[in-house]
Amino acid sequence: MYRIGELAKQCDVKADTLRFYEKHGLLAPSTRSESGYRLYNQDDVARLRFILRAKAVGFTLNEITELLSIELDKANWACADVKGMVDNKLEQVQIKIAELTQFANSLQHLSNACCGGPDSAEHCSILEALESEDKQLHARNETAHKAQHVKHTKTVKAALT
Amino acid sequence: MYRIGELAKQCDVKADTLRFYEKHGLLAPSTRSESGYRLYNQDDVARLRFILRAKAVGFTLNEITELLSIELDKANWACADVKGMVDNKLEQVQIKIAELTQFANSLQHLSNACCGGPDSAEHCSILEALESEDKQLHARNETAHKAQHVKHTKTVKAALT
DNA sequence: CTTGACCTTAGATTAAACTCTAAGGTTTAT
DNA sequence: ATAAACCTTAGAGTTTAATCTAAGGTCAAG
Ligand SMILES: [Zn+2]
Ligand SMILES: [Zn+2]
Ligand SMILES: [Zn+2]
Ligand SMILES: [Zn+2]
Repeated sequence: MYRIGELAKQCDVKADTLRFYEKHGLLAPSTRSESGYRLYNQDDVARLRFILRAKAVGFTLNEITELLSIELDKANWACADVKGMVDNKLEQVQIKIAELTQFANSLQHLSNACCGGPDSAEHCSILEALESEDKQLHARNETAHKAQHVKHTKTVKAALT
Repeated sequence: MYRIGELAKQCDVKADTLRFYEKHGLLAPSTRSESGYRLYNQDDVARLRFILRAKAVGFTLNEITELLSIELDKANWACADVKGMVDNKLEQVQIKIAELTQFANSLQHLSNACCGGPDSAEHCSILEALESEDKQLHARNETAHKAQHVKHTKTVKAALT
């Protein structure tokens, strides 16, 4: 039997988190001490590890609640149900990945087009791209950008002479 | 000059969102009508489009606030500053992608190991994997899983005769 | 027998980006 | 002139997964 702090340490979670899981119906200690302390047994530990493993593969707590309800009543569920949940989640995750990959591409384009130098950002191609809709950010534009920078630098130099 | 609803429609945002952006210092209409209506001019539209484009490439509103402060004072910032922000964001996005890819892999393993059939989930390899730490979910296990299913199915059949 | 580490509860706060509500004022069209 | 559609404000609610706070009870060590 573990008290909340012991279990927390053992599973590398905060005691707060365990109380939170209890409040949200994910994990309740099987008993309480006379003084009201939560006491977790091995089954509880197993259940917590189940939760943490499910979390580690990307399920939300709500989804884990569903998984747990299947876990506790396996006989009345089919493999199809369980696999369905996993496949749904997989699809969501893949959509999110596609979205982020799109972001990464756009950012890479922006980054590539910018000289990254110490010159004034007045002609920065990143800002220009964000300012106007139809600015492309490819090799050709980078050249233009650099030319503008040269122009700009000259102006600055001229101003300094 | 556009009123809030017009601008909202034009840029496919909700009026609420524009008020929200105003409250959070991202975009304020340049003027107000006598009756207090927000009136946005072309610069405001441009600024909103800037915000939306930055959002589209994955910046958070806080980051966009930073970008805007550079935009409005370009001369005092260098390309290096702007590119730095983009590269930071890119790195964050790539980390997130790596994380999600890890999730996707784990989920794919789980999914592959499960027969997905209509049989009872009592021997479902997904649940088994979540129950115990060191269960691997590869071809070999799938075989074992299927054998168990057969056993289970037989039991069910026996029970039905 | 008191200090410090732990435990209890309910409820507030965090981050992000809106979204909605209440309660009322204005404009446009019929 | 009245209804529909729009505008105003301040502030509360949404989602996720905790984290933190206040105010107090319990226990082991010295
Ligand atoms: Zn540059
Ligand atoms: Zn630049
Ligand atoms: Zn199966
Ligand atoms: Zn299965």
